[in-house]
Amino acid sequence: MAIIAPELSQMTQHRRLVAVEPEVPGVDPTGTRGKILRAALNLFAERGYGGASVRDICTRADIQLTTLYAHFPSKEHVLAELVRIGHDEHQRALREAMLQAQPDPAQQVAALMRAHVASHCQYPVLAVVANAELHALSAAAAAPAMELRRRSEMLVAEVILRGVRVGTFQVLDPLLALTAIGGMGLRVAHWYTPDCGKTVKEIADAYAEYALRLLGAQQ
Amino acid sequence: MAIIAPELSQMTQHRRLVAVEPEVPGVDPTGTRGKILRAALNLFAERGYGGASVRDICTRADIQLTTLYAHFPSKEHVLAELVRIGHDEHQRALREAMLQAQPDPAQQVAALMRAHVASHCQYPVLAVVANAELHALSAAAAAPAMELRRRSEMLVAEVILRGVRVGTFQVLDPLLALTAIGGMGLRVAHWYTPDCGKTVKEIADAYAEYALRLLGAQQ
DNA sequence: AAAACAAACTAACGATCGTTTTGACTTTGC
DNA sequence: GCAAAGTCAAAACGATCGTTAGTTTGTTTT
Repeated sequence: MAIIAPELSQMTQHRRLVAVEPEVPGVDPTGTRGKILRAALNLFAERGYGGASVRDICTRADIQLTTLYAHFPSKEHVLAELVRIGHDEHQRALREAMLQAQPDPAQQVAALMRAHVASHCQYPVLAVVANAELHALSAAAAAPAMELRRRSEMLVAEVILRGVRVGTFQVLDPLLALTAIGGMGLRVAHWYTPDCGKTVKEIADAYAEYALRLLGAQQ
Repeated sequence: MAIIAPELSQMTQHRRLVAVEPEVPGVDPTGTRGKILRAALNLFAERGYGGASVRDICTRADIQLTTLYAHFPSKEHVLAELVRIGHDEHQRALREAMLQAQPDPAQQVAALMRAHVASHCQYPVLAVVANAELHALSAAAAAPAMELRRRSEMLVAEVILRGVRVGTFQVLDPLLALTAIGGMGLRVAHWYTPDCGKTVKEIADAYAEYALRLLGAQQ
C-alpha cells in the first residue's frame, strides 16, 4: 500500500491539474496578445473563469487594464478564443492522425487515440480550460467549439462503427464504447506533466492499446 | 453519418452537463439547509463557483440572504460541504461494492466499476461539481475530499495490482491503466440522464466489461 | 519637421460582490 | 407560557467587478 502511494499521489492528487506552462499553440507568447492569452489561460485554470478578474489577468500578463481591451472586446472573448484554439488544435491533431493512418479500423482507432492523448499531454492546461470552462461562455460564443467537438466525435464514431461492421471490433454498444474511450483520454490532461516519469509516447501507446482492447479488437 | 448524429448529440453535445435534478444524498431537500445545498449545487454546476453569487443561491433557494449565513459561515463552506458529500457518497459506494464482491480480482474490479458508474449516474450534478469546482476551495477546505479521493484510488489500485500479481490481469503499467479506468467512469456524469435511452445497469455493466478488457482479464 | 496612428497609460464609472448589522416576526420544544 | 431558535426584511459595509473616457507615449508616414 505504501509502495504505490507516492506515484499515485503525484499522478492524481491535485485539485485541478498540476503546474505546467500554459502554452497556447499558434500564438506568439512574446506579443501582447500572446501574453494576455497565456496569463488568462493560467488563471482560468487556477481559479475558474468567474474567479479570475480582468485585473488579475493584466497583472500576470504585465500589461495595463486598458491594453487588454485594445486586443479583446470583453473578458468572455478571451475565454472564447482560448476555447476555440483548444478545440481547433485537438481537431487538427485528430485529422492529421487519420490522414497518416492505414485504412484499417484498428490502426485508425490507435492513431486517433494516440493523437487524442498526445494533444492533451502537449497542451494540458488548454485542454482542461477548454473543457471545464466551456460552460462560462454564452451559447453563441460556445457554438464554434461545440461544432468542432461534434465533428471530432463523428470522426471517431465513424471509424468505430466501420470496425464493428467489418468485424474488426467486438462491442455490444459502439457509441457507449466511444464515450468510454473519449473520457479516458480527456482525463490525461489533469495529471500529465513532462516530468511525470512517463513519455508522451509511452502514455499514448498504452492508451491506444487500452482502446483496442476495450473495443474487443482481434489481435 | 447522419444516422449516428442524433444519438451522439444527445449524449455528448452540451457545455457541461445536461439538465438533471440536483439531488444531494443524505440531506432533506425540504429543509432550509437542503434547499440551500440544492440551489447552490445547481448554480455551481451551471455557472461555476465564481459565477454564482450568494444572492443567486438565496433567490433560487427561496430564502433570504441572512438565512443562508445562519446555516453556513461562508460561501466557501457551502461548496466545501457539497464537495465533501459528493466524495463521501462515492467512497461509500466503492466500499459497499468491495464488501459484496467475491474475492476474485476480476469480479472486484467489475463491482468497483459498476459502483463507480452507478454513483455518477445517480448524482451526476454532484459528481461534476465535486470534481470540477474543487479548485475553488482553499487547500485546507479541500483536504478532506482529497483524502477521500486518495483512499478510493488506493482501494482500486490494490485490487488491480493483486490481479496483475496473481495473473488475472495482463497489463504492462497497472497504474496507467488505473488512470484510464478512473477517467472513463468520471465522464459518465457529464452526459447521463434518466431518459438517455440506457438504464444505469446497462451502462454500469458495459463499463465493467470495458475495464476488464482494458486490463486484459482472462475470460 | 509635421501629421497620423496605434498602443499604453491614469483615472474613474456604476454595478455587484461577500458579509454584517439591526430588528421584528414566527415557529418550536420544555 | 416562555425562552430558544429560525426566518424575514431592509439597509449598509468596504472591496472588487467589468468596462470606459480621455490623455500620453512612441513609432511610422508624409
